[in-house]
Amino acid sequence: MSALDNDQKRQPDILQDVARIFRANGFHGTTISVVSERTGLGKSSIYHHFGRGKSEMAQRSLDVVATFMEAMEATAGDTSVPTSARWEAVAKMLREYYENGQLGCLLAVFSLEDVPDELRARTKLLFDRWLAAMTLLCNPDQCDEADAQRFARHAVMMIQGGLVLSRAQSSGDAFEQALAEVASAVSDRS
Amino acid sequence: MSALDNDQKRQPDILQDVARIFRANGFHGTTISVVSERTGLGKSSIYHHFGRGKSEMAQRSLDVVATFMEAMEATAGDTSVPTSARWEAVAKMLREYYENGQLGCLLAVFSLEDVPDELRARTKLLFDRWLAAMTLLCNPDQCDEADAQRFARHAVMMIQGGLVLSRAQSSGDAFEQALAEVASAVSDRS
DNA sequence: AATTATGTACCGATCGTTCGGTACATAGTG
DNA sequence: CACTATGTACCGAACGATCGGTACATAATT
Repeated sequence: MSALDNDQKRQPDILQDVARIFRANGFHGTTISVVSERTGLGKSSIYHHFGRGKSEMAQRSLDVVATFMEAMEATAGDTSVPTSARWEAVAKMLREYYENGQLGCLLAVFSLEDVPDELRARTKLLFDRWLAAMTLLCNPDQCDEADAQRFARHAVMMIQGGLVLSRAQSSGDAFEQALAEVASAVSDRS
Repeated sequence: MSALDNDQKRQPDILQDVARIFRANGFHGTTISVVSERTGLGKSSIYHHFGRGKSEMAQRSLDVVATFMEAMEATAGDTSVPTSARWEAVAKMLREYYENGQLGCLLAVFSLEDVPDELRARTKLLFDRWLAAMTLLCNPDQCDEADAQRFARHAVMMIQGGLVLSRAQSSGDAFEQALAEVASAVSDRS
């Protein structure tokens, strides 16, 4: 190990910090000076990593979400595993990503706030992707496509609602109940 | 009709405008200049109506929510009406208040953003009040208290999730599905 | 006349962003 | 080897704009 990379912060870490700030404070609540404090970087140094400023920070944070959606899609669509086990794997990912309901959802805050059009558009697409991933948890023998889409919406709404309530109450109970309700909905269709 | 109230804006109308802006843009996304534009009032006029500034605007907006919660509590607890009809009355109120899922929830945006402590505390209390109101839709013969609280959380989470998804997709479909799912949950317990 | 409502002008602080420049590591050139 | 680029990572200082908020004079209503 060289002495170099020991002290400095790596690029992915910076992005993770930024994404986390957006998730906790929203778009308008995230200021460059807060990013500067939390990352330990000077204000101007941030513009070295995110050349187009705040909008690039938001976009790259959505990239992180997109990666998570891909992983969730792969897990939900792994037909070598029974449906209920697939959901349990997805639930585990969700618990980790949302830190048991303590950490907010980037898609939710960007949806509820008034954000620039480019962000709003990508947020919508990522929600569609999430919905598509959730339909993979439906057994095609048990339910038709419309039913699968209803289930996907049910799951995403449940999780989002659980996150909102958990944040409001500073307790992960609601989030955990939401996951449990989705689990029973999964077992109803498999 | 006097010439007075024709031209100028009435106090309750101003508050309604302000609350609507908070619901659409969030706390940090709501600026005094935007409030000035949307209400048509000059800056000093705004500070005449809300002496303590932005924090008072937010608090009084929460007052509006509190009034709505009271009304919902009364409707949900009107035992002279069968349970399913009570829910339908509540659903109607919700559709109106959230404008079929197009308009966001003040409690949700205040929960997801990083707002001053006084706002966060009141937001939490109002969520508790909402939950309490929803338990009134449970028939005490059919379910015990723990079950009623689970139902209340289910309902609130469903609605909040529906609002998030509806806003993201610019379509009231998710919100409507959420209301329908709560309706069937109500009929399961009555 | 007193009270309420509004407009003009202004304030310090902070916003997102850019500027000019430093430190250092690597790559090419003589 | 010495020497000059070139690139990466960072910083403090400052920019114009906007933030939330105030002071004060004026107009309207009671």
